[in-house]
Amino acid sequence: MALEKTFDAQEAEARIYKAWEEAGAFKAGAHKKRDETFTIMIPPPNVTGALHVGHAFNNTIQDILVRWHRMRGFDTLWQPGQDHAGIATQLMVEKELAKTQQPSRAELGREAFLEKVWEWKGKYGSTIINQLKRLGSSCDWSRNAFTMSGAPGAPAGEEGNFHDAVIKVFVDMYEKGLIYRGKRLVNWDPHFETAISDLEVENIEVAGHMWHFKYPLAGGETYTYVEKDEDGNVVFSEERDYISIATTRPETMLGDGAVAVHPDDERYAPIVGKLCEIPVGPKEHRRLIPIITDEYPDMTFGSGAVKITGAHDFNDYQVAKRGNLPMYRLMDTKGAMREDGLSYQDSALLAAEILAGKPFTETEVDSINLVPDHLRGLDRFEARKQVIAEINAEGLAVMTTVTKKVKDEDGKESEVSETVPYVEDKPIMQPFGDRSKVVIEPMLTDQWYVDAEKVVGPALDAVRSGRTKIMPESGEKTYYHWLENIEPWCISRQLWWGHQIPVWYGLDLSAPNFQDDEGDGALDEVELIKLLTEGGMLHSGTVHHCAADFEAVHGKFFADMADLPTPLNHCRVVEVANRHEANELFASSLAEYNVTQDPTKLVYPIWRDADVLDTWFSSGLWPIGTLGWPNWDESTSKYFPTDVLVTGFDILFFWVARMMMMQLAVTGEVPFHTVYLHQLVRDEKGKKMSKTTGNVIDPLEIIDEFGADALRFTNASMASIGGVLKLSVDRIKGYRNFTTKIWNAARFAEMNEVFENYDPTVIPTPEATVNKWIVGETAKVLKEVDAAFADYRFNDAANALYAFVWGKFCDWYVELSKPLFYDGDDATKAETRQTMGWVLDQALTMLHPIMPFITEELWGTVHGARDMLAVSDWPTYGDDLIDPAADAEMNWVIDLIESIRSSRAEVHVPAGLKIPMVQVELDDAGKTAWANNEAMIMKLARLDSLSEGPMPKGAITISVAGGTFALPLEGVIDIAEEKARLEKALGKLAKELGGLRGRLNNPKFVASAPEEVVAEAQENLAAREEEEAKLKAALARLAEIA
RNA sequence: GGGCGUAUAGCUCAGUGGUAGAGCACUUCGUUGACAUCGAAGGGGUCACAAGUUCGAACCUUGUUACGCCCA
Repeated sequence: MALEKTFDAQEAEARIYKAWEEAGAFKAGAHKKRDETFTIMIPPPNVTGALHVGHAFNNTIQDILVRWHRMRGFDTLWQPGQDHAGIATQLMVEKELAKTQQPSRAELGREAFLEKVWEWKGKYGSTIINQLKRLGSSCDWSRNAFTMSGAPGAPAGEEGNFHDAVIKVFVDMYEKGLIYRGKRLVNWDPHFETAISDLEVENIEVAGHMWHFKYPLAGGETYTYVEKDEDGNVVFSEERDYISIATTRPETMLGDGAVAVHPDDERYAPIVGKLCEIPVGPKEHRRLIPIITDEYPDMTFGSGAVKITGAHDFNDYQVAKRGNLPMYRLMDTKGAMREDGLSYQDSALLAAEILAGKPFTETEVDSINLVPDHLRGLDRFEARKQVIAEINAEGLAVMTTVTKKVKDEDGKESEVSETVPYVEDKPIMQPFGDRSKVVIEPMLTDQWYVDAEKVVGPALDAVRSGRTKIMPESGEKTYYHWLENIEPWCISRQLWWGHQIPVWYGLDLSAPNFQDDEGDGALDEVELIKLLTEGGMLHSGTVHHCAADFEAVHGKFFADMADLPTPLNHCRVVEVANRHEANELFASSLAEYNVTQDPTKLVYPIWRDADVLDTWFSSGLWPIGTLGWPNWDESTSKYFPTDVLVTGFDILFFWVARMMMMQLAVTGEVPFHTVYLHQLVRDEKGKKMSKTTGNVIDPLEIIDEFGADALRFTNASMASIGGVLKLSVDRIKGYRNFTTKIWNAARFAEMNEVFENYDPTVIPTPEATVNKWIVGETAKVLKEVDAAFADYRFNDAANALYAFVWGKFCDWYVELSKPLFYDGDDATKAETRQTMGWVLDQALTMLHPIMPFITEELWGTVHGARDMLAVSDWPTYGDDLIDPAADAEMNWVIDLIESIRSSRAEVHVPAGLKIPMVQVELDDAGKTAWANNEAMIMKLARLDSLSEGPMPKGAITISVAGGTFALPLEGVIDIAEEKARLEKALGKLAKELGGLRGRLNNPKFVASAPEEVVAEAQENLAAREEEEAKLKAALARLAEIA
């Protein structure tokens, strides 16, 4: 069957991919020839994801490694799967519900909503899988994993046990004391009403304002505010009864716990330790706060004094912790000003007591709501406006004088000065939720944390000791930097779609209210009633236990109750939805007991933590979770530890470091020995791709237009270690042309009957120099490609193959083979066919990891009856195939052809014109080389004859190693032009000679440089001198005639 | 402000101390029996700047400048 003129990627790719799958080519262990395993875990794309250029790059790299190892006979597994992506998926499903007029998430309730999510996943969840297939990814899809598989409510087909692994790890870590619950400042998304990770926060510079307000000193005190210049001279002095504070968020002033100044700031030294007043809120309950010192304030920024709102700012939080300042929460989960808790009056009084030194607990502080009654319930931005207006109205804004031009009735301009509140317009960095797009609020909430400091050690050691290598090396520095300064990891999320935290709460029966007054081991009626009334049980704290499920946790609560007075120690533990239900059920149970005195009716209700785990907690277990841990057997566990992780630089902390910590904590093993980090894929100018900029390249469109192979080859050629990834359509187009080039080389071979008697199992041992040479070149490129792949230098492998296939095979070998095919004897034709067939096969094989489709297609077409290329052997031959004599000879031939062509072009000999050549002098090697390759040289240099003789007058000199030729072109060429050409060549030579002589004449060079380098320079000098002599002679001859 | 990088041909980038490279773009020529998604030939660089180490520096060191990314 004759090949078409070009490769139809669109038609072929789907067909070929299907054939691979049907052949089981991607199954774990396919083409296994040895016991060593090679495993790559795909960085799980979000189940909501669609393929973008980043995925395309990332998966190309993985596929190259996987295909290369598979062909080399490793027991290879590329483990695919997806991440359940809590917030993104929940959002997607909520949108879908709204779009299709279905009940909302809140209306559906948790269980029904989760059913909808699973339904959605069933419908759309495999989008990205199909897109990865279009790229040619050779994952073992039969093992596709999902981070929510096996979760309660998972439908048929989702029975994996990832959920069990996640829960088991949580319980284990909890029991080891590595997980705890605490109240800390988190990034709070007021739209989704959940904590989110740093990764999900985008800091964007927006136009903001800085307001300057006066915080009056308590009791009308005054001080002298003095500013000095660098030399200590007073430049400004003023008596003040206030301290000036600048803020971009005036609404948070309500929750201030102090004003902080730098300990070295002399301007405020007189008032440190005194109290000042927050200039907002009802006059009669103005709150006083202390002026403290802390290293945090920047003396040169603003007034140098900073208000400290521990509950709503990350820097302030640290200051508040250091200074043991109370942190007053001002907002609710929606980002509106709080309406719950105590009245403003009670809150202000309590805050005053705390200021006076009364000890406080977290719970007490959280009940304090310092939002004035008239601001309660307002959105935070609305509240900001109000606060500003009130301060301005009271005259407590710092004022400034501005001059502006006004026009009177006649249009006459005049300048007017007025005094206005001082508000700076300035860009500020504001945190936004990457999905919700709302301003993220630092919020003080109860969350679950991994005590990262306790698990970070092994993860650091593993990289320091080299057990895991991070590439590029700068990644290791970043890794150390982050892990050495690690913060507790907040792992709870206020979402529904995710792994629900395996912790149950119960009422704290050991609290004082539950005391048995008589100490008789039984509660009497009076004591029971006390429990039921306001201030009793309803306000008690809770206790909690962690276990995999209710069955496992219920015994722990039961054990807690053993020491309680009768009848409480007889309670049956039951599960309810939340604390509210627990209160009601426990109360009614006690009331019933009071009537019946039947302790068997008593129940102790417990409720499960409603929150789910951070998606990164589950994806942190990806390497073992996908393999079925903890219930794995040898058929899967043999693939762990995995080999290489290929992922983006941006998730080094969020994912890579966490996998290191978690796998080490759980299994004691590193999850992978190599981490290959790559940059974000950008557009050709280096800009981030974004919909708003309109510079997004859709990989699927690229595949449609240019084929997956072209995109993949582009990805490989960009993949220098740590390199910037700038994707340009022009470049992709160039590599599409490369595929066409390969295709046509195969077509040429086919037309010359290369494959008719071709035996792919035989490495050719030809006679013709050109055939020997190309066999050697093939061996050289294999060596280069293997070395490049082994070092993750995918660009080097791609470039080596490109240079070999286009620059050597197509540009030279195909051309040089033509005289052999057209004019050679039968034996020559036969050996050339076998050689060309073999070299082409080698090229297809070596290109396969990068360009699987076209290579597989040609592999099957040119020689049908064999295994698919994806599961064929990677070659292993070496330098033994290189024939140095053939190498030298071909290089001489190529040099000669190039110099004839070059000379012809420079003196404008018509390209089609065949001309004679004179051999002026030639050594034996040159004579042999000529004899062996005469037909090729004549054809490619467009010569019609060669004669021996002296240098003709007015001829062009062709100088090669060991000889001189001449093109007698008197009358054809312009003597002046030829002179110019020679002068230019001499000029270039002179420069090189100068450098070489300079070095060789320097005794220190000869003394200290390595011998090879000196020898090389000497040989080089000799060759250049010979060439110079020839050129000079040629010039002299020209001078004779002109 | 802290951390990590980058600066080489018009563009995009390779280049780990020994004669500055590739692809694209550009110029000239070419319907030579695979390919115009092609072929041949060519032009184009003070390797950001400065100092140092070295027989020798694009490469190592220090500083300067500019830019990028991450974190605050």
